[in-house]
Amino acid sequence: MKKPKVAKAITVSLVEDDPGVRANLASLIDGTPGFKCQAAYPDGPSALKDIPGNRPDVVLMDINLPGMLGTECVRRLKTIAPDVPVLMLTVYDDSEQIFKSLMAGATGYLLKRTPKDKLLEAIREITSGGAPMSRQIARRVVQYFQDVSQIAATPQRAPEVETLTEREQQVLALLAKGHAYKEIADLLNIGFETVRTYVRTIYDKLHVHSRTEATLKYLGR
Amino acid sequence: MKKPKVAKAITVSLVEDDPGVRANLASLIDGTPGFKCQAAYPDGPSALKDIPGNRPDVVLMDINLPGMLGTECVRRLKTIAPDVPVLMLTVYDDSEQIFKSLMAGATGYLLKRTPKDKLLEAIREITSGGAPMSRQIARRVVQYFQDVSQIAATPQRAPEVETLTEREQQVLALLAKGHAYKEIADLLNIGFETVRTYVRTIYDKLHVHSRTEATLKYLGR
DNA sequence: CCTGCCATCCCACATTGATGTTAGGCGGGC
DNA sequence: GCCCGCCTAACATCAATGTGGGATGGCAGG
Repeated sequence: MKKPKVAKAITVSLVEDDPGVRANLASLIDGTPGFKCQAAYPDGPSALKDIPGNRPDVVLMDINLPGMLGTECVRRLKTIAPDVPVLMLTVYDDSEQIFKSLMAGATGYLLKRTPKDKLLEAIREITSGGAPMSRQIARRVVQYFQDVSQIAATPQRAPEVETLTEREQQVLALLAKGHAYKEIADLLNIGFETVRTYVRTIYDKLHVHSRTEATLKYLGR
Repeated sequence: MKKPKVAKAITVSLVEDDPGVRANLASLIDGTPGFKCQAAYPDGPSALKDIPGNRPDVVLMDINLPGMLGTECVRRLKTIAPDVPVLMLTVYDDSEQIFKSLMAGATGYLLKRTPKDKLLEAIREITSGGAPMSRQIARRVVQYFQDVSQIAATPQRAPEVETLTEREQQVLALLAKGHAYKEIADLLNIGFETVRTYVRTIYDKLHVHSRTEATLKYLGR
C-alpha cells in the first residue's frame, strides 16, 4: 500500500451525457488523491440500474440529461437509494430547476463553471453533512424563503374576516369546523338564538348566504 | 492617504447584546484590512433607529437579543432598509430559528463557532451577491425543501376521498364549493334526488354528518 | 345466471339552517 | 342625555339539509 494515510477514498459516480465533460470530470476526480470515480453513466436509466448496487459516496448529476431529466432521475434515485447524496451540476441558475432538484432530493447544487478545486471541496463537504451550493444558488434559495413567507404570512383569508368582531370571529371559527348552532351556543356559553343572530351578521358582513361559503372565506378557499 | 489600494472598505454594523462578543467582533473586523466596523448596537431598537442613516454594507445580527428578538429586528429592518443584507449569527442551529430568520429577510446564517476567517469570507460573500451559510444550516435548508415537497405533493386530503366514486367526487367537489343541491343537480345534469343520494353515500363513506365536515375532509382541513 | 357495484331516481320525515323583525343592557363619544 | 356599536336574546317562517326507506337499469366477474 502506497498511502495508508488516505483511510478511504471518496467514491463518486457521474451522470452526464456529454462524453467530453464526462471524461474531464472523471479524470479530475481520479487524478485527485482521496477521490475515486467509481462509475460514469451517460443517462438516467443506466445510472438508476447501477447505482443502488454500487453505492457511491456521492453522485454528480447533470441536470440536462436527454430522455430522463436530471430532476426526475434524482427523484427515482432517492426512492431506491435515499442515503446517497446527489450533487447537481448545471449550467442553469434558473430558480425553477433549482427548486425542482432540491425538492426531488438533491443535496447540493453547483454551476458547471465552478472551478475544479471548489468542486472537489463541495464533494468533500457533501460527504461530511453539508449542502454545497454556488453563491448564486444560495442567494436564490434564500430569496425563495422570503417570497414564500409573503405567501405563508397571509393565510389568504378574506380581509372581511378581520372586520368581524371578536365574538363573531369566534362563532365563525366554530361554524367553520362544522359545529351545529346548538354546539356553538354551549361552547361559547351563550344562547342558541344569540348564535343565530351572530351567524346572520357574519353572513351579512362576508356577503355570503351559507355556512359553507363562510367557511371557505374563513379558510381563504 | 495610506493605502489607496483598498478602494473602499466593507462597512459592517453589529447587533449583539453581549459586550464581550461585541468587542471581539468589532476588533476582528476593524483589525482586518478592507473591513470597517461602522457601528455596534447592544439591542434591536437602537439598531433600527440608527442603521437606516448609516447604511452599512452588511449587518451582523445576533439572533438571541434581549427584548426584541433578532428575527423580529430583521423583519423591521428589512422594511425600512430592504437593501442592507443581514447575516445572522447564532449559537442555535435549530430549524425554527433558521427559517424564521430567512423568512424575515436574513440573507445569510452562520453559527457563532464559525472561525474568524470564514466569518470574514462570509461578509465578503454577502456583499458580492452570495448567501453564506454554515454547512449545517445549508443542510437544514435543503432538508426543508424536501420536506415541503412531500407536503406540497400531498394535498393532504383525507384518503377516504379517494375511495369515492367518480361521480361522488364530482358531487363532493361542488358540495365543498357551497352549491345547493339543486345547483349541483343542474351542473351535473342529474336529478335533485340523485344528488341527495350521492350526498348520503358520501357522508357514509367519509363518516361525517354535515356538508361542512365533508368539505373540511375534502380540503384536507 | 346471479351478485355486486355504480348511477340514477322517488317519497317521507325530522332537523338544521337562513332570514326578517324586534329588543334590552352596556360602554363610549358628542 | 342621546346615539351607536357590540353582545345578548326571542319568535316566526320557509328553504335547505340529513336520514330512513325503496326502486330501476347497466355492466363486470364469477
